This record gives sequence, C-alpha cells and structure tokens, in this order.
Amino acid sequence: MIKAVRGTRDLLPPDTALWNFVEATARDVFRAYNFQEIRTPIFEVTELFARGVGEETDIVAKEMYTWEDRGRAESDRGQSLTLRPEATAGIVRAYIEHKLGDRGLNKLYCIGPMFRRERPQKGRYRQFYQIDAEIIGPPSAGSESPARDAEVLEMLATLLDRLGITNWNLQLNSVGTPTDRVQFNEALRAALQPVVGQMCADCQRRAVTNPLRVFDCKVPEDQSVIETLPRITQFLGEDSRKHFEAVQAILAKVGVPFSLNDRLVRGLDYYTRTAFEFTHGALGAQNAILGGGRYDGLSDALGGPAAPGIGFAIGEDRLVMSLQEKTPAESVLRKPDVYVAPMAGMNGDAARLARELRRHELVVELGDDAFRLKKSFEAATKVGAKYILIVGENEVKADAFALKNLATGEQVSIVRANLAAWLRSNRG
RNA sequence: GUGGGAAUAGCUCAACUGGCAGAGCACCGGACUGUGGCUCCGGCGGUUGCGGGUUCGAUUCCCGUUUCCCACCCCA
Repeated sequence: MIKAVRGTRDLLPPDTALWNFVEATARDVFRAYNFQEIRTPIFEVTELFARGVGEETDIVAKEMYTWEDRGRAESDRGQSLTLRPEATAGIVRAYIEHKLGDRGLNKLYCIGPMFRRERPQKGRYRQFYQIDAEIIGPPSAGSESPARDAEVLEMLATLLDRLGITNWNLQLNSVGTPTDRVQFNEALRAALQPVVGQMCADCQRRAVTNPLRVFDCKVPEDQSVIETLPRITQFLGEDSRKHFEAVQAILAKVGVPFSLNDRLVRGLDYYTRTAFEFTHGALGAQNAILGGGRYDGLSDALGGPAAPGIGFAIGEDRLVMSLQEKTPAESVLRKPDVYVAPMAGMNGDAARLARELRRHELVVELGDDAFRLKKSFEAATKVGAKYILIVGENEVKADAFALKNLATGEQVSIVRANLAAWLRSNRG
C-alpha cells in the first residue's frame, strides 16, 4: 500500500472543519487590522533562503528540501530550488521584486504549507502549515516604529482569544541590532570560557557552535551558572533599548499581558530588536505555538531597499492541536439542515426540491430512491441532519411534504412554497 | 541526524512460558416493503507493518527495515 511519506499527513474531515475555523478566524481578525493576503510560490531559488534565513542556521544547513531544476532553457537547467521552509524570505523577495515599498506600509499575511526535513515528532511535520503575517515598508512609512510591534502583538492576543485559547503566555525580548549582538556574543563567550567546563555536554558543544543557545539549557544543575551570564538586554544600544521600552509601554496601555524573557533567542539570523514567542502548555516539548520578531535588515541583505519589518509565524498544526482539547472538530462542523429522502421513483422530484432548498443557503443532503425509507432515516441520522424531508407520491400530489425533526420526532406537513422559509427559521 | 518505546480487523485494544488470531465499537443485512435512534439475530472484516532467521510450530524469541510516538538537536 502506498502511504503518505514520512512526516506528512492527510487532514481529514471532520478535523478540516477546525482548520477552516482557525483560518477563517485569522482572516477575520487580520482584516480588522487592515492586513491583506499575499500568496508567494511554494518554492524559490535556494539562494533566497541561504541569504535570507542564514547559511549557518540549521534550517538552511540541514533541513531544506532542495533539488536541481531541469529544463530546456539554459536559465532553468541546474538551478538550485528549494521548497520554502518559512514564509518571510519569500514575502520580502516579493516586496523587493514588485517595489511594494512604493505603496507605503505593507501589512501582509500568508497561509500555507512549509517544508523542513526534520525528524517528525508531536506537533512537528515535514510538511507543516503556517499562518504568517508581516508589516514591512520604507522607514518613512513608520515601519520601524514600536507602535507596529505592539500592534502585531496585540493582534495576536486578540486572535488567540477569539480562537478560545485563553492560557497563552507571551514571552518578550529584544535581541538588539547586529552590532549589539557582536558585542554581546564576545562578552558571552568570554563569560562562558571559565565556567563552561562545569556545564552539561550539550552546553559545552553550544558554547562553541552557538553560545546563544546555552540559554535554552534545561539541565537544573546548569541554571545557577546560566544566571551569572551576561544578557543581551545589557548590551542593547540606546535606540534599541528605547524601542523595546516603547513596545512594552504600549502593551501595558492596551492591556496585553507579557513576561520579559531575556533568555529568549531566535534561531534565524535576520531578527533584530523585538523577539517574541507565544507558548501554550500541553504541547510537550513543542510548546511554542507561534514566534516572530523584527527583521530590520532582511530586505537589505537580499539586495533590496531599506525596509524594516516585523512579523510572526503561527504553527497551525500546533495551534489546532492545542485547540482540539477544548473545541472538538464536531463543534465547528456544519451539519446538514435537512436530508431529502425520495421514495421509489422520486429521485427527480427530490433533486428538484433539494436544488430549491440549496438555493436558499440550506445545507441539504440528498438521498436515493433505491433506499427503503428505513434506510433513509438511518442515513439521515448518521449524517447528523436536523430534519428529514420525505418525497413520496402523496406529497408530490398534495404539493405538501412530510418534514420530521430527527431529534424530537415531531413531524409536520409543509407546503412546498413555504419549505425553505420554514426550514430556515427552524434550523437553529 | 542521535537515543528510547511501539506497530494485531476501519477504530480502541486482548491473546499465559512459543501451541487453532479474538472482543467491543463501526460497517452491511434481517426481525420491520411510508418512519430512524433502543433491542435481538446474522454477516463482512487479517499476509499480526515489511523482509529474513531460530523452531515440529512465531502475534510471541532474534536480526534487519519502514512508519508512528516520546525525547535530544533545532524550531512553528
């Protein structure tokens, strides 16, 4: 049997109803903040991610689905292409390519699949889905303003609340400018050198490869050492510090709770200043349901104009997973309003009635005149229809149809002209 | 990529130390040819993930492999 490949999965009904609920809610919330949708290709030239995400990141170094294009045109052949591992690089590429900065500030969102070749785990798949949004534009449009950081964070809080996820936790940090980070990295390495010997094996390795990650260590014995290490916040330049304070002040004013986490570091090279993460319990080790931050230098790094930006990516797989506990898919599934059950030879009349009802925006399940009435009732019950409409010779002759409430057993006869209106007012 | 656990009917799971592969739910049919749910009766359903080995005999023990789960790395 051919099966879905490792790390990919089918999203089946009724779960897809929950996914649609999440996406519809996101679109609705984004609209209130005047975000508009952008759809970029699912693959790009490899160089985009190498430059945009960072050569040294794990994503680029070992997790990308990359292949060599083949084609007739010289320009196609041998070109290295990659399935997008994240959305921001592609969006910024589109921003540069179409000179979107000329329109002023861009508020864009993008919903779709991403690909990373990682070992699958709970809440982690090789094809996974992200809901991504970005505010990007020329500095003159205010793209650098802390007001935009706070707006994005407040929007996320609103979205999570709307989805019924109440026990989220916003972790906030500033990772400064690249210049700030160079100094911080030096200080961190210097501080680690005398003490790293007492730390766990993982930390000893991190101290060499990626000192920032030492802050992620969960080994209890290492915590006292980690407490003594310098923090990025101590190395923020005047501008970064003021920017960070301004973000916090606005959040306090609008009433979005957050906790400062000066150990929060982000994996992607392009992040500057504000970095954040929303976490949620009961997701195992994958407790971050969304993360994001500011990337003021990304456009420049890709050869574009100065275009500061801030954005986030929601891990939709994880979001849906954390939603499932409280909101079963069935609860957002629209069940049929009515099951139209044709008696023998009545398929045509039934189809005509169903057509009429569907035109009135009723959800109609249409049966088959080969079914005995008993079987139609069973089928109607199984699909969860609220009413069953019996289409038999008697009904057609009288132009009035038997309509039975499957839950209460109550049965009425309604003339054809009133059927749609009656059902619409009684569908509940 | 590394470490550990698991895999038996569509789903959830049994099967003693190696001895005839089972149950509940679901599905189909009947009791009931224009009225479902409840009940009763019957039926369908399996290369025990896959490949090899040990054995008279393997769901069971061993090796390999694939996938999933848990964790690491990293991240959404």
